[in-house]
Amino acid sequence: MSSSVTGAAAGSGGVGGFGAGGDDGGSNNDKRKRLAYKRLTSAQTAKLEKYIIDCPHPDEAQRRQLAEEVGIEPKQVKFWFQNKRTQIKNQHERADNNALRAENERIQNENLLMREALNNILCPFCGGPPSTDEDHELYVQRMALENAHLKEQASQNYSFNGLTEIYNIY
Amino acid sequence: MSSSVTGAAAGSGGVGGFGAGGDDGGSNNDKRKRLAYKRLTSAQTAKLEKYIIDCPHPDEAQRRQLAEEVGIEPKQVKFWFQNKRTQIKNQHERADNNALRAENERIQNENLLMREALNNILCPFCGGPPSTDEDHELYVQRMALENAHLKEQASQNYSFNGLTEIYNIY
DNA sequence: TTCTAATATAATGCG
DNA sequence: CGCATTATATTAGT
Repeated sequence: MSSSVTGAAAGSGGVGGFGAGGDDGGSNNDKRKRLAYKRLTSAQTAKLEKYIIDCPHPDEAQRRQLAEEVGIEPKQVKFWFQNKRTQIKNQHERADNNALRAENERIQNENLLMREALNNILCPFCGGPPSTDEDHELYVQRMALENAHLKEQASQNYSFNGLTEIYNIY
Repeated sequence: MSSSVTGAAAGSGGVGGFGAGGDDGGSNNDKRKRLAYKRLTSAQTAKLEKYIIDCPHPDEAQRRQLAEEVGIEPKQVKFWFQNKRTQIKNQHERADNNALRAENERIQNENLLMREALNNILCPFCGGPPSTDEDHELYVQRMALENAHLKEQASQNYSFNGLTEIYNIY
């Protein structure tokens, strides 16, 4: 659709066709197109993408050579690298986003489990909150001290240690 | 061969500002090729941005009217809305990403604290894992029983309860 | 200052 | 239309 008014953009007069017509790949290209806007062939894109891996920031000389090698104008090479860098950046951002979401879910699950675990810990003595509570801790410590003192008294008053018996009751 | 841009760098700054009346006709006489790419004035952008708030998806009729009102081609209006929508979308995505990062960090901290809390809960008696452990619970119960037995024995052997003293030591 | 990388925006074509 | 891509213009940084 769209009222393709192709004329408008062409004012520049052809932008000097890149005579790239006979590309090696020989892929596609059957529609009539004389516009300044031209899509790169898959072969050209492949070369550029292969190049950008080792050298994301080619200088002008490198760009010129690459332009000749690929068959496009140095200007286009410059544009291509600029746009490609932003594209890669966006892709990274998107990947990070996904990773973050996954990590978030994992951590949230862990969080829930730990919350539950903390809530399920109840003191066998006071039946109250766990030892993170100061009062409870005091309570337990008193109990321990009481126990120790009782043991001591018991051992002082009796010549034998009756605790063994107690331990083995169960 | 370098496509050095000898263009006037004067553009920086105000960009001319209003351009109220007839800017459209291309008062710009460029000796070079006339580019299809033309930047909108801030006033035009302002109108479009104001419009998109209430109506992000104008139909063709609305676009035509808006085009006349703003002083650009309907086609450009269409482009502008398309590009603007994706831009807004990307901005939202970025914001979400940041929010996610913050949330993630918050939860991580909370998890760390909970982990620490769980690890710090040690039985004052056996020094082992907390009451979620079956063996530990048994151990604590035995201790409680032992304590009770010792108390009983103590009260049997002495006419007074010496525990009060113990409790008040601290 | 000039240069260029990064960015924002305009415009094209495809599915 | 949404989306990716190509191209141009402007801003920022060394």
